[in-house]
Amino acid sequence: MSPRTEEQFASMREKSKELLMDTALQLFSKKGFHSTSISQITNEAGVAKGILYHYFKSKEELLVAIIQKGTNELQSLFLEAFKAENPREQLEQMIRVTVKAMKEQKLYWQLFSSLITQMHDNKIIEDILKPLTQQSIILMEGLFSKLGKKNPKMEAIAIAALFDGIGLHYLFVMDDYPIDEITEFIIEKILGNQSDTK
Amino acid sequence: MSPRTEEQFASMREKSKELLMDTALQLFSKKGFHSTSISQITNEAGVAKGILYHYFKSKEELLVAIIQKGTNELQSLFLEAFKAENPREQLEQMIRVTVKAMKEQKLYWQLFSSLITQMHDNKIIEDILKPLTQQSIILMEGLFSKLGKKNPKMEAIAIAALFDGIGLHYLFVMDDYPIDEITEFIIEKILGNQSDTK
Amino acid sequence: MSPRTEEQFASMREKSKELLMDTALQLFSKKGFHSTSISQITNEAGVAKGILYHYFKSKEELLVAIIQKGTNELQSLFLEAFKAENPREQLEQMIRVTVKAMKEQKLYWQLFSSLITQMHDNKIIEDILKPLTQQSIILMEGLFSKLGKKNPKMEAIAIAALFDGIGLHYLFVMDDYPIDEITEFIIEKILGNQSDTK
Amino acid sequence: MSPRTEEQFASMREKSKELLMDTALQLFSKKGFHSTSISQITNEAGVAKGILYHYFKSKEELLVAIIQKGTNELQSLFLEAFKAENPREQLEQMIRVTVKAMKEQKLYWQLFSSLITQMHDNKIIEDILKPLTQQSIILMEGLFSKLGKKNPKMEAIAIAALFDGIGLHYLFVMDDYPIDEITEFIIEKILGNQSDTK
DNA sequence: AATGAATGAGCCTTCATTCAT
DNA sequence: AATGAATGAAGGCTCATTCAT
Repeated sequence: MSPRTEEQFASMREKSKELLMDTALQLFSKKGFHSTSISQITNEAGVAKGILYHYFKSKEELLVAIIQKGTNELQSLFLEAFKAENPREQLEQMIRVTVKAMKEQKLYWQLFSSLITQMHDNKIIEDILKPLTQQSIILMEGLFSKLGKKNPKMEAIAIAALFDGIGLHYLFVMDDYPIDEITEFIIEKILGNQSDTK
Repeated sequence: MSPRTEEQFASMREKSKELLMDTALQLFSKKGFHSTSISQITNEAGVAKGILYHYFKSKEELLVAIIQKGTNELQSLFLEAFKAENPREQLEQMIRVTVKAMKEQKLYWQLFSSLITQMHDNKIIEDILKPLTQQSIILMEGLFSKLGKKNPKMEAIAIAALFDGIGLHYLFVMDDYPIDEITEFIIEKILGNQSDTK
Repeated sequence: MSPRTEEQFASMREKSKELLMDTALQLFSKKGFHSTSISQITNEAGVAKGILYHYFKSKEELLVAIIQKGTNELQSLFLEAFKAENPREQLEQMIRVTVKAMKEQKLYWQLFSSLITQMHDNKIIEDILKPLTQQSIILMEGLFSKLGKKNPKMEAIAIAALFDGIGLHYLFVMDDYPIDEITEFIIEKILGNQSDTK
Repeated sequence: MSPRTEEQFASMREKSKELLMDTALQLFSKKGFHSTSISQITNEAGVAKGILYHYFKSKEELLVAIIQKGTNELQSLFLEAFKAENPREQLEQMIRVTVKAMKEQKLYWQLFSSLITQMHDNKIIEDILKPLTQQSIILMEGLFSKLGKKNPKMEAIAIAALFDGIGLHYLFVMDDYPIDEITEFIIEKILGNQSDTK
């Protein structure tokens, strides 16, 4: 019963905050941002309603915090891709990591997809979410360029679209989406046969 | 003095209904279904709030009516694709028509995308919107099969994902998306070179 | 196709008016005044909504018209009671006619009961409906007086309450109310045995 | 500074809930359920509109809560009647308690009367309110039987009707209803003279 | 930090009434 | 007289946010 140390407080604080963010992520991605109420989040998390406002200024700031956490987690996943030794493998890794992210971070991916299609013109989406795609296109363009592709930009744009489309179908449209099969199919098609480079 | 005829009433009804559906489509696709209020729709349309409920039982039925109109319009566009003479051209037409639809029916496409990512478990989405993708995959699978592709199903699933991804990027992510360039690039890639057929 | 005569118009007019009043009576007594909408009435009657306002200034005036028609019909029923030759038979007739009215004019009786318990302080109820009870008490008091009862006023008040209570139970509370049996029981009790007069 | 205790919250809740129920009872019984709006209730109670929905899921649930409170209060009143020693006195007490209830719980009695005449087919009315009358008839039938009446069931039905009628006239029809006088008159009539027992 | 009662703006919807034809 | 589209006030209800303790 000794007074708690600063760190303990900080850790409790961090724990409640995380709990709320996790709960909100689940609800937001399952039911949508607008259809999830603060009460639902705090009920589900087992805390009082008011406490949410100790950690987040508003429902929207909670969303922003979740988005930021999500992008961080996704980006750290993507760092793995660049441990690969050559452009071909880096590209393969980017694809594999993307698919891994869809499978392991379903909730974030679902949330982000719904936000992008619903909250155009929203500053946060504009500043955080949309650049993610742009960045990966630029990265891939560089890799395709190194691989000697004729039109690396189009290659990159196409692959980006392809995997965002796969994510859409996997997460929202088809129940038994053959995500692994399609991934291998595409990797083989793009990277398996080097003969179409010039 | 004499009462209006049946047809006069019918045309008034049709006009008002269209006006409301068009206005709602714009707002739904721009701001999202949940963030659009009935008042906004009727204000924008320049009519009294109550009139909406003469034409639609509820906000959700209004949405359904819009979805149905949208799918009809899209499907009649797709019929064009099958005037083509051979599988190769049919496939090309399917792609071109898809892109044409994205460009000419932006609002419907945006709305449908946002609904799919937001309203999982909703019956209408489940019954009307999701099957659209399934159908086009089956159609394309048949065509790829006729073209002698080794794995027509994967080809179809990939193309479907690719173009839904393109739609996503074109409509929501990038402001100057090179939609025509990417379309030609892909058509050339898939159909220009027949050498990979068996 | 000769132009309709004035009378024909008047009769059509009267017919539509009656139709609306009958339909409204049914709905008001079944679902209550507040829970019945103008649309329901005109739909049920098979006429256009606007037409109701040709005949009645407002929903409330429609109600008043129905009330007046109802009280007229009930009062003409009660005139029968006074064809009886002596006070004893007149009283018996009053009771029998009351019960007959409950059975044959269920709808009016139901409507009136609900209005009395719901629209206190409403002028129409105050002026038309409440006096009905008062009048019959005065009438019965006179008859009991002629019969030589010690306290004719209390006798009258009691009988009035008794039969309004019977109406309540018959129309609203019990499904197989033994209305005829209880009526005979009471008539026998009050009038069968003259020995308790003094 | 420290958060309120469980009990403090409970007492706040109880107080607010009672306030709302009391206010609603007054308005419902004066103006009727349908003619009373939530705003009126909360205005009258001096609280914000939204708070009502912390305590009651809907306007109808508020009504149910009031009905249940009312029936409880009425039934506890009726328990008094059975402290009497013999059937004759128990009957007298039942009558006196009924009249006492009408006078002291005017609002509940008015509300119940209006609900019975207005909300046929409503489950709550059907399950809670209608049985009240049935029960008291059965009770009285037993007592009349013990008193040796020839037709105890009819006696009971008649007394039940009589006092519901008296309630109707007292509460809704006549301004200076001689409720005490009529009560004594009836008690004397039914119970004062034992000579008609067998 | 924690609680949950309280607020009030705003939502979807209904409906009596009006009106042009 | 007849039609039904249009109006707009008001109703029930939800919910992000605040606040006293």
